[in-house]
Amino acid sequence: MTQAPEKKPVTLADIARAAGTSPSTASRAISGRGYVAADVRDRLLEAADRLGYVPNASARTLKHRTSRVIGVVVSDLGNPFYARLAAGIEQTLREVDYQMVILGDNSDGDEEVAAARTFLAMRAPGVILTPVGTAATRLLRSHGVAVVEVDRLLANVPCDAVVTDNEGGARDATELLLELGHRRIALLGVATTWTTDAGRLKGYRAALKSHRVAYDKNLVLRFPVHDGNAQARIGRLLDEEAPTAVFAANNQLAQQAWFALRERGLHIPGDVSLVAFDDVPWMEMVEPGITAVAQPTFAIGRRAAQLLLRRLDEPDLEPAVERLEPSLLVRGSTGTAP
Amino acid sequence: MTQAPEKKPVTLADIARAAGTSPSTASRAISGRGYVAADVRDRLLEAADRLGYVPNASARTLKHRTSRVIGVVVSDLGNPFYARLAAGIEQTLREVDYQMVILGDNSDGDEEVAAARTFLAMRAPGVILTPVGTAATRLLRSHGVAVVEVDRLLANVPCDAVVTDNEGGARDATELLLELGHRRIALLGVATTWTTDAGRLKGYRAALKSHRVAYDKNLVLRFPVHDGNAQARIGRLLDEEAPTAVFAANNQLAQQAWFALRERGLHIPGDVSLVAFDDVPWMEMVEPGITAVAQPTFAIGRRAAQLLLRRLDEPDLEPAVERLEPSLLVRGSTGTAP
DNA sequence: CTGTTAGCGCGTTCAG
DNA sequence: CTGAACGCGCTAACAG
Repeated sequence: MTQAPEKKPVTLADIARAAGTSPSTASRAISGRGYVAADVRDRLLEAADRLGYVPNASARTLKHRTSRVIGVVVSDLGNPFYARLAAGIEQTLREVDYQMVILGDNSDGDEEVAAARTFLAMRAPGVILTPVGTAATRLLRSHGVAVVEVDRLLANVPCDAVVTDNEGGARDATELLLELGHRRIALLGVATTWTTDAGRLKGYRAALKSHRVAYDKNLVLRFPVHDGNAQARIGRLLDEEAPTAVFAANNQLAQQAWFALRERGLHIPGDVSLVAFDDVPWMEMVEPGITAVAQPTFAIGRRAAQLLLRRLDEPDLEPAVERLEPSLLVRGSTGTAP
Repeated sequence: MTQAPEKKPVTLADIARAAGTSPSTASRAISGRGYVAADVRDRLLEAADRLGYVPNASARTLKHRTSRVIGVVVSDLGNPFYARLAAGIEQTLREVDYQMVILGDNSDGDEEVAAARTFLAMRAPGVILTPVGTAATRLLRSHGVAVVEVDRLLANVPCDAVVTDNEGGARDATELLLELGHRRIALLGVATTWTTDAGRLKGYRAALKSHRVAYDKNLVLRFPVHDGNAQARIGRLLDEEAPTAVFAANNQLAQQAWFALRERGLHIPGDVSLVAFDDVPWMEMVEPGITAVAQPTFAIGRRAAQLLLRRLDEPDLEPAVERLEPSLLVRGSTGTAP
């Protein structure tokens, strides 16, 4: 590593000296706030450019007592759902020159709180998170940090949120199956009290009820969060309960259900129909395509960032909960009941 | 938003006062560096806890003249390749309490440089990037910032790098096709001078040569970076050149090739074999599965972060270029030539 | 072992 | 329109 002149970073004082002014004038010229004679400004800007001046964000943050960093905490960046969410957030923030720092929490409440502390330390004015518990949001809010909860809504303190209409989406999906004549519809869900899972279950039950189909709890399986080993249990359900349709409440469970069906040589939709909540690329590519409740993931990210930015502008607005409508993409995996 | 007591953040001075010591003693107690009597320390820690003290990262950064933020710049977080890379980096950094700030650059050199400036402003000690040009790396290095280039290696200044063995991977893939009797093998690549694309093309040509098959430039298509509209051109190639196999040099081109094949009702591998560089989930799920050169994406991210951390420890090490071996996953999409 | 002093780089008074 | 002075919160030196 021969490079690295290690020359200590140039400061406002340096460029002030180079231009023969005081540091305060240099500050005004660079930040563009406050009066400064045109010719002096030009001289200063030229000097800054020539010396390769880069403002020190920490000094600014220290002075302003707030940074331009927005914290984002998701369960798992490797999951395409969270990745697209993050992509939407990042794009929106970058347009207005905010930076996104991402922390993962593995769906663990303690790690989520640790992430919140980190963002407090960074003096982030706002945080976007897919909540795992209520502690992190409460902590952040109690320090005056704006919070937007995404995907799920758990907060017991005032904060904004952007969520999908889980109940509506699940109802539509279940009704599609009911209208195709299915009566034994398995539900694969997650065992949490999160609004996502609760909403999807609720929608499922509502659809059954409106079609006067009894709720059979043997057809409902609930897994730990992000359970990578759900396939065996799903397989057992297929063997023992012989559902004619399966509704998987997230993309991971859908994938494992799909493998379980294939493993058994069960034909989709001939033997069993399959519907997924949350559309991901492979669902369009397999044969037959998987009918899915598509969430506008990228848009959710964008919207969350917008809500946060608005909140930073006007802290006293009423908390807003935006409920985005998912759309049911009917593909080949749903057919009439055998 | 009734919450937000807006009480100004508690500082070391506050907890020092609460415990009846001086700020420096408080500092030593909290940071754990320097002598401090056990009972005094306990008193201090208790006070910090009680008052909800959160250290101010900016003040520390200002003092230390370096932060615990590592910059990461990728082309597009929405692409699963970059997302998994980021996931690997984030996980590794979090273990040692560094934060990752991600910026996207849409494969644009100017945006990449802008990202670099942002990281300079944040006094990030290191940056990991999938380089688009040489300017950003040069700028960062000239300010003494450690840089690890990932996926591609463009730097003309000393820096570490983690790349896939593109040439070897492409050679293996092409040889598989040649051994299956294919002679008209189309190559879908990207029109850059990046080592990824150059390496893959080189591997393709090397394989052809070793099998004494002439290189036919009509079979080679090169697209703009992240071209979402490649499908039509691919379709035309299929129509006009009738290749018996297609080697797509990245996951996006593979996806578009796959759709183009399906659109024409061409059977895989009966009519045309397909191989992809970069394995993504759908390739295992479609029928037949797509033979792919799998990169250890997550591991590349981890390795890049490790290399960076090592460099921060020992700045004077020789620049290291790690070349990770991809593995060829043979699935159903490759068959004997018609 | 502890307190005092000083300064990291910037922006914001407040005089001039 | 400009500069001098101060302080944001923390920590490294240096006395004590």
